[in-house]
Amino acid sequence: MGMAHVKVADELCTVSLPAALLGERWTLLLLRQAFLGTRRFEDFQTAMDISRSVLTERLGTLVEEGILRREAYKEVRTRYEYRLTEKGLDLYPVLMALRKWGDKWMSPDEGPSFDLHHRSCGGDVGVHVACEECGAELTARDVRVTPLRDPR
Amino acid sequence: MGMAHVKVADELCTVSLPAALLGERWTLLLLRQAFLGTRRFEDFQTAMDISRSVLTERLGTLVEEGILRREAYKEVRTRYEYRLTEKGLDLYPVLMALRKWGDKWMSPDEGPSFDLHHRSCGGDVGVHVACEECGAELTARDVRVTPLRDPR
DNA sequence: AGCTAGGGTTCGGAATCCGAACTCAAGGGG
DNA sequence: CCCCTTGAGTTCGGATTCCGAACCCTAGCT
Repeated sequence: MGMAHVKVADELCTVSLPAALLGERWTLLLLRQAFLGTRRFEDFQTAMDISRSVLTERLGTLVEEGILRREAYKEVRTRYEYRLTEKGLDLYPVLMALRKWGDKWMSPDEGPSFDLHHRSCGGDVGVHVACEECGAELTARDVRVTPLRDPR
Repeated sequence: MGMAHVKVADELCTVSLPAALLGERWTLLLLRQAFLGTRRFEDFQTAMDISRSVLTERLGTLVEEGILRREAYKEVRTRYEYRLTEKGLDLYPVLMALRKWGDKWMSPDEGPSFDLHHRSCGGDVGVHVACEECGAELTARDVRVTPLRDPR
């Protein structure tokens, strides 16, 4: 149990730790599904067509990591829900960035299967990497990387 | 060969396709390494401590997917480089979003191992999900999801 | 009493992953 | 000329992980 290939990330970098977690089969899909509103074991299982044992395991690590929270609803006949915690909701930019990229580079011919719009004004949803200081949009080339420690 | 668990993604959604690709062991790590400037087989191998056979395979699918391009440099004694294509460079927001999240939620005690700054003005790098229309910063709750087709 | 629903667990076989050793081609040094 | 090293992979047997299908348990329903 626990995050599967932590070893992968023992070079303490703030990309590699999440990457070890999210770069596990099913995890990203599971999160997407959670953001779409899925909450119950059975619903995840049928929506993603994942094997039940692996689903149990993935939900488990996500709960351990504090990204999902498992809570009972319906006290009378206990049933459980897996809901995104604040930590989990904070992954929204990751999923949106992924979607933007998918729209541009891997879009099936029929186009995306969902439209996303700002609830209050109807505008498109954008994801931007920008300088907090001057506001310029940044690409990898515009960014200087300064190692702070030996990165492994 | 080919993208490993495409089956996972056959519900044509622009998150699930990239998620199937990037949610494969090592792939995110490999991309992070590529953005840090690693280009050669040996360097990836020692930097990530990945098994050579799996590295061969991952580099292969990434090339197939057009995210990396394999090209010879040094014609005299042929050696190869794997470099990010435009499609690959476009994944920058995904990695940055991941890093932001890692900084906030999984940062090791010593803090991140790199600093990133806007090359020209020194400002911090930000990642934002915002409405293209009104500019408001958006969370999952502010976004309406409209299914366009049956999503599976 | 028997049936169904929700949420898992168990299990054997299939697919992946891992580390270590091996390959092959081309310089370089002596 | 012969041996050593480098870069970039392959190959292979054993260890992990994944998968599908079947099974389990509890409560309510009829």
